[in-house]
Amino acid sequence: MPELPEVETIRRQLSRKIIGKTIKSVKVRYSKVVRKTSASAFRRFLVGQKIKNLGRHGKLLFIRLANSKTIVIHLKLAGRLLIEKKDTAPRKLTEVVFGFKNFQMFYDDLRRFGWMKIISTSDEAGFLEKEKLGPDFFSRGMNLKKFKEILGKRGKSKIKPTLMDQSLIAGIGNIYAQEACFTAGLHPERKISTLSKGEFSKLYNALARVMKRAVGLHGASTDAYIDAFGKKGSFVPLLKVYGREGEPCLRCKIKLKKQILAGRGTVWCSGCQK
DNA sequence: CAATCGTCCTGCGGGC
DNA sequence: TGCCCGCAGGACGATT
Repeated sequence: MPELPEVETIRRQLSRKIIGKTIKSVKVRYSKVVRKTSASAFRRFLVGQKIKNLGRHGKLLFIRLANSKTIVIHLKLAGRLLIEKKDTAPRKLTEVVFGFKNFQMFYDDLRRFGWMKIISTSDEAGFLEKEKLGPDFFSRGMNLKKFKEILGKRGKSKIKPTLMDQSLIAGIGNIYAQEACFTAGLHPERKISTLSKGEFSKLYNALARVMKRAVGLHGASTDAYIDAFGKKGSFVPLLKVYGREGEPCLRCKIKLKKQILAGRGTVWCSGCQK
């Protein structure tokens, strides 16, 4: 599922392909994907507009247009933005087709959970506030001190579900929260208030390392995720716990356990994570 | 305040 | 072979 590294991969790939290009046509094939705005208004805002640049905040992608509007896209579990040849036919789960002069961009969504909204580019900050998103994990102001300060507000909560709380820090999802807990040697259910200074530092560094590495490898294709060119990311072989329940821990060889935490599957090593 | 549950939706895997 | 069932999963709103 697309988390910060996967969305960043798509942002970088699309940037190279669509910046400076003009949207010639827009077909909305699944009207529920466009939120707040009608499909016809959506088209009206986009057709004829040149793409200025692309941004990302947490798992949200921003496609900024010349007319001071921005398309905000959340891929949720299985959304895909794909560069396709001019003559490629839309598929069953293609929800939006953006036509450019020499190619197309499809929005496919295998779970139909994702959405798009149109906002004013000048109101991006207000939008993030309305969506209740905390700072992006890779934003400029983020550092160990800030990380500790933000998580410290949820002292009584368990670390793993709290890392996934987008209102605190945006971008961390189920895969990277589990991987970071393993790398830092922390049990996913540890209460934040019990973390020592050293443990906070290990957790912060583990998150930064694992997500940077994942961006470099174009993300982790664990479920439906593929990049903007239809290719799988290469991070899966580097996953140490996600999807490995029942298999031996790569560090201590004992069987990895799985439990549901805040409704999400969570794999951890009872030997290495305390 | 913290945690859980139902909801949205589809594909896929297990069971028979 | 094929059908039915149940589950996963990000985020939100409602409830305990």
